[in-house]
Amino acid sequence: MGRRGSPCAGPAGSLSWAAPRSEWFVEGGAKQDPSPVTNVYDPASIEPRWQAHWEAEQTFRAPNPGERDFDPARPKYYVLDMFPYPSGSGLHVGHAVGYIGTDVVARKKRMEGCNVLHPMGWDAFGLPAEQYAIQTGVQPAEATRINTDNFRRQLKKIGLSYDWAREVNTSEPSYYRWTQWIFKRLYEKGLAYQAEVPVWWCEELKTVLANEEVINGRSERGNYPCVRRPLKQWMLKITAYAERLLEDLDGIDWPESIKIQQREWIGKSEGAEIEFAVEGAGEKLVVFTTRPDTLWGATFMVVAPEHKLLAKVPAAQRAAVDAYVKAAASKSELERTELAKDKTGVFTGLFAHNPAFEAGDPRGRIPIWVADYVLISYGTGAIMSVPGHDERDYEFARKFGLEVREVVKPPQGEKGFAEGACFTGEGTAVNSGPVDGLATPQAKKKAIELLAQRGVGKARTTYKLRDWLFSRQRYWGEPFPLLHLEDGRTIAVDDEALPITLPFMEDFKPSADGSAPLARAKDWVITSHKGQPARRDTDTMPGWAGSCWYWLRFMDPRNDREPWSRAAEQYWGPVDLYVGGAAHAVMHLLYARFWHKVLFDLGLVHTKEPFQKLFNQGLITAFAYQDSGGRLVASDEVEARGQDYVRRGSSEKLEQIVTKMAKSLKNVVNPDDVIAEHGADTLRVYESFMGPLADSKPWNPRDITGSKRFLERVWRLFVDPDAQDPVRPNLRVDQQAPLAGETETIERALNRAIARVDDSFKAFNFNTAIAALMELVNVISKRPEAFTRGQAERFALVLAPFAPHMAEELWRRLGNTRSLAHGPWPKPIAAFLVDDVVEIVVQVGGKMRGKVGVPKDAPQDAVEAAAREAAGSWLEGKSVAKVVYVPGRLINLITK
RNA sequence: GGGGGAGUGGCGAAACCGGCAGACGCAGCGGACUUAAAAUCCGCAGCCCGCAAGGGCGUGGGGGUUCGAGUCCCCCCUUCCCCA
Repeated sequence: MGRRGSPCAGPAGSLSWAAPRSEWFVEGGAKQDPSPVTNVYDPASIEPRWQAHWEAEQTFRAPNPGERDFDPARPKYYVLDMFPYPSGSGLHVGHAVGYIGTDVVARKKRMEGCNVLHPMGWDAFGLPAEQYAIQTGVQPAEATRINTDNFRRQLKKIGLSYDWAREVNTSEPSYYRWTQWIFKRLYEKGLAYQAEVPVWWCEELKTVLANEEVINGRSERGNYPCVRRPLKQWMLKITAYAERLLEDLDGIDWPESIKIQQREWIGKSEGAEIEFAVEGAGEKLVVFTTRPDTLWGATFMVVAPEHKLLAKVPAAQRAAVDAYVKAAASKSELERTELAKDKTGVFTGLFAHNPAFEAGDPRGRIPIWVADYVLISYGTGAIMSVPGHDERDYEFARKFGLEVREVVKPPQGEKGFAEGACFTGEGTAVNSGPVDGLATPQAKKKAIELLAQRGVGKARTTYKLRDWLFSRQRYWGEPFPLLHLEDGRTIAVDDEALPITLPFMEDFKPSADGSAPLARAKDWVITSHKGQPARRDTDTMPGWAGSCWYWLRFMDPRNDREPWSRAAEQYWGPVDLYVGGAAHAVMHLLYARFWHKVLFDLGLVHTKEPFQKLFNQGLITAFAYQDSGGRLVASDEVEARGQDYVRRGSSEKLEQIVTKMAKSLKNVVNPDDVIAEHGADTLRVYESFMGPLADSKPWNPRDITGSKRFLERVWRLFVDPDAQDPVRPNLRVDQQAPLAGETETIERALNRAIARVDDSFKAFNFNTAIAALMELVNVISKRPEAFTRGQAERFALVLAPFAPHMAEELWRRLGNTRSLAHGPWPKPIAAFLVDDVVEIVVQVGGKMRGKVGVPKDAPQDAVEAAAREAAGSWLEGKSVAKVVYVPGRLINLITK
C-alpha cells in the first residue's frame, strides 16, 4: 500500500459498493481476528484495529534523507515533546494533554504534506529513578524497562503518531555512549573542570545536591536537611557562554515569559571591579559593583562568611567571627538574603583603604565586617558598602551605627538623603571629588577611568549564572569517560573505548561515608592505560545530562558510528516546535541550549539554537476531596449528591478543592481508565476541548460526556446503526455542482468550520476547533439527507488530527483504500465563507436597540435609513447628532 | 523577596484590530418517544424587577480614555506557577 500520496492528490479510488463487508474493514494486525462487524460506534474495536494497521503499515515512519520513501520535495517539520522520566506510577491525563497537542499538530502537518519528525523516548537516568529502585528493591535497569514498557503501552493506546522506530532511552549504553562522547568534547575544549566548591551535602541521601535540588535548606526529594560543605566536583563552564545564551534569545520564537526568566537567571550586570588594600594584612580585597560612581560613599566593606580574608582576623575578634561563621553555615541562601530579615554581622577588626581617597585621608579608612547577606558564590564574595544608596547596606549601617554618606543627589521630586531616605536610583554625583556634578552614567564611566589609571580597578561585566555542578556521587547515571593515572594526571578515554558502561552492582546505594557507589566496584574502577595503572572516575553525570542533546539523537537514532549524521542534522534541525511544561523554563532549556552551542562551535550542528519555537502547555488540575477533618478522600470514593459531594454510601459532606494531580492527593486520573470507558478518540477530543493548550484547567469527569456524545453524533451522520451499509445512502455519491439549498447551507458551515480549525493552530486553542466541528454537526443534523459524500470526506479529514481512529474508519467506509494520515488537508473555499446578507447591530447612544439585515455591500445611507426605522421609539423626540458606522458590524446613532 | 500567568453564568469556556458579552459543551429545567427507564430528539436557560410586553444591572474592585471597554491606561484585591 502506498504510504503517502501527493499533498494535493484527491481521495484514493473507491471500492465497489457491492464489495463484501470484510473489504471495508482494515486487515490491520494479521494475527488479529476480524472484529465483529457492527454499525454501532464501538471505539473498543475500531481503535485497536487502526493502531495495529498504522503499526503494520509503518504509517508514521519518517524516513531520513537517502532512505527508502524519502521525498525531498516536501518541507520538513520537527515537532517534539519534552520526553518523560518514566516513573513507576505511569502516565496520567495531565501528561497526555501535551502529547495530544503535539500529536494533533504532527497529524495536521503530515496531512498538509510535510515530512514530519515526531519521536518519543525516555529520560531514564537520574535520582528519581534510582530512589524508586531503592524503594522497590528492583534494579534500576529492570525498573526502567518495566516502566518504559508501561509508558509506551499507554502512549500507543492514545493513538499518538510517533515514529516508534526512533525511540531512545538515555540509560542505554547505545545512547549514553554518545552522551559521554559529547562530554569528552566539552572536556577537550576546557569546558569541564574539577573544582573544590561549597556544595549542598545531604546527610540522609549521602550525596551532594545541586542548588536546584535544595529548597529552603532541605532536599527537594525527601525533604531532608542539608548543609554546605566544600567538595571536589566536576563543573561545566556554562558561564563561558553566558553572553551568547543571552543574546540568542532574541532570535527564537519563545514565550516572552520564558525569555525573561532566562535573562533573569543569566543576570547580566555591568560595572567595575575595584581593589581595596587591607590595612596591615598585605592583602587586597576585590569587589564587584554596578555603581562605581558611588565609591566615594563606601563607608565600610562586607565579606561573606566563607571569605578567605577571615584567616587574617586579629586575635581580639577571632572568637566572635568564628562563632558567626559557624552559625551562617547552616543557613540557606534564602534565609541569608531575605530582605525582610534582620541583618546580622560582626566586625572583623580589619580595615581597608578606599581607593577614592589619598593614603592617610581618614575618610578612606573603612572597617571590614563579615555578614551572611553577602554570598561567596556571587561576584567576589565581598562588597563595598554604600549605605547612602543601597537598601541592604543602609539597613546594615543603621543597625550597627555605621557612617552613611550622600554621594548621589536624586533628581527633582524624589526623596533622598535630605528626607532621610535611601536613594538607589540615578542622579547627580556629590561629595565625590573628581566626579562631582556628573550624571550617574557619566560618573560611572569617569570613576572607572580614574581607577584604571591608578591600576586599582577596571570595567567588568558579571553574570548571576554560575558554572554547572556536573557530578553526582550516585550510581544511576552516565559514568565519566575519564581515567585518573598514578602520576596524578586525569585523561579522557579514547573515543573507541566508549561507552564506559555502568557496571552491574547488586548494592548500588550510596556509601555511608559519602563516596560514590561506583568506588566499590573495584573490578571496574581499577584498569590500566598504556601499561600504567589507572582508576576510573567514580562520579556520574546529573539527571540533566541525557536530555541535553536527545533531540539530535532522534534525528538519527540507530547510528553506531557517530551521534548523528551530518545529513540528518542538516535536514531535520532545528526543532520546529517544542512543547512541554513551564517547569523546565530555566534549567533544562538553558543546559540544552548550552550544549547545542558547544556543538555548533564544533561544527556538529548547523543552527545556533536547538528549538525554534517553544510552547508551554498548561497544567491539568483535578478535583480532590477533603472531609471535615481536612483528610483527603480518594476521588473514586466520592459521589455527587445534588450540589454536594459525599463519601460514597454515606452522607458525610466533603469539600471539593482544585489542585494539581498527584498520587498523594488521591486524584490521579489514568488515561487507561478513560480509554476503557470512552475510547481514545473521546480522550483526545476532551483534552482538546477543555480549553487552550496553554491554560491550566481542571479535569472534570462529568464533562467528558460532551465529547463522547459529539463523536457519537458524528458517527451517526455517516453510519446508520440499524442498517448494514458502511455509510448512509446519501454519502455514496456526490451531488453535482452548483450546490443549492440545504446542501449549500452545509457547505457554508463546513467551510466555516475548516477555517476555524485552521485558525486554532495559531494559538493552540483546539477547544475552538472542536466547538466549530460541534456547530457543524448541529447544522448537518438538522438536514442529514442533504449531507453529501464530498462534504463527508472533508469532514473526516478535518476531524482526523483530533479523532484519528474514527476519522480513518469513516474514511475507509466512504470507500477510500488508503489511510488519510497523509492527507490531503482540505482548504476552505473563500466563496462559502462570506454571507450575502449581513446582520448589523443598531445602537442608540452606544446601547444595543435592534438589528437589521442588509446586503453585504449596502451603502451607508441605506443602512442608516434601515437603522433609524429599527431604532423606532428610541429616536422619538431626539435628533441624531452623529453616526458611527462600522461596515458589517454595527451602526451607532448618537443623539443630542 | 524577585519573576511570570490568571480572574467572564452553577461549572469548563468563547468573543480576530475596542463594536450584539456568554458561541460550543457540562450540569439543570420543560417537552416528545417509551408500559417504564436509559439512550435519542425538540425547547428553555447570566442576574434582578415584571403576569407580560419590556426595562435595569452585569466580565475581581475603584478611577480614566472613547460614540462605544471583557479588550486600552492608572491604582488596588484575590489566586496559581516558577525561581531565590
